[in-house]
Amino acid sequence: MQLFTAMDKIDDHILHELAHDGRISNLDLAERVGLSPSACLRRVAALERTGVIAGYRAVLNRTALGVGFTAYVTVGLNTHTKASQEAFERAMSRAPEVVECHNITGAVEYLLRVEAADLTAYKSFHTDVLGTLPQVHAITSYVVMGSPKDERA
Amino acid sequence: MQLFTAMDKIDDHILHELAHDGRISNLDLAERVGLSPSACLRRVAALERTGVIAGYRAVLNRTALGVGFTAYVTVGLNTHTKASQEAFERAMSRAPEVVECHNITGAVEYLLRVEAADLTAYKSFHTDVLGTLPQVHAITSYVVMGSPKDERA
DNA sequence: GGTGAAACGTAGGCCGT
DNA sequence: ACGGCCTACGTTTCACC
Repeated sequence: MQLFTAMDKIDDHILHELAHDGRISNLDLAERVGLSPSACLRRVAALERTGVIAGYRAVLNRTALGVGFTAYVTVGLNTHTKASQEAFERAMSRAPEVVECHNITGAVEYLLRVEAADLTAYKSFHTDVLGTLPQVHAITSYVVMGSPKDERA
Repeated sequence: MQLFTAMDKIDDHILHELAHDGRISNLDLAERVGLSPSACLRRVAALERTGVIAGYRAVLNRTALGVGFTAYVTVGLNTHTKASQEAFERAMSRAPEVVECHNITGAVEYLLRVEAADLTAYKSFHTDVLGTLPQVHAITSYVVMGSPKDERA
């Protein structure tokens, strides 16, 4: 990854279009940013090579896939050793319900985004996964009722 | 969107591959899931039409783009009227630093994900945007130090 | 950065199961 | 109703200007 990449207005435009529609054809993209297809493709290839574009993903509609329950969960550990952090993070990696795990500043160490089919499925995760980890000290759940903005969806 | 869609193993496989690489060609995808290209394309088209696949996006490397500071911010409003909620949500829609805005249960109403260039840029957002909104009552910031898991990145 | 042409992939009609 | 085959059409990709 390159921390310093010379970016101009056109690169910004390209990234904006690709972030919005990752499957736009190079022809359409070139037209939108006002470049010839080959010049546009060269820029996109450079952005991919330098890691500015990390990849492309299909955005799945979770509710259509049976995910009806989303919560943010703060987790505090009882010991702050590297070993206990690594053990906790490994457990989160393995848990399919955990979509995000962030190490944050503040009263507790971790913030999770958890997606489950419903409240019952969430309770299983809460009890059988989080509840059984010896490092876990405090758990607080914040149920998502709606997301008026979610650019990462 | 269709809440009940008959999904089999192959559809799951297709979604998994597209979630991983949204730009895989239909030819490669067909081979991976063990279908002919036309049959595969028909399934993908159906998944798009029913809304299971909501779209495609390029994943941008934020650090390469100058985003060096990420925080989760809880926001409490002083009035719980529909009008004040809508005003707040409109302000969040306009703010480019706000990447996510979730309406949550608990002591406060909103959880934001905020991405800024650095702490200075974040302070501007905190003071000039959040601080000037009349509806905002309580603000608490949790700085992200790392994300051991982030499947939505 | 633009042009052109060959290689490649897509998309849709058609048929078999 | 769903998968496979074939083909016209569009797109990508590359050497060259």
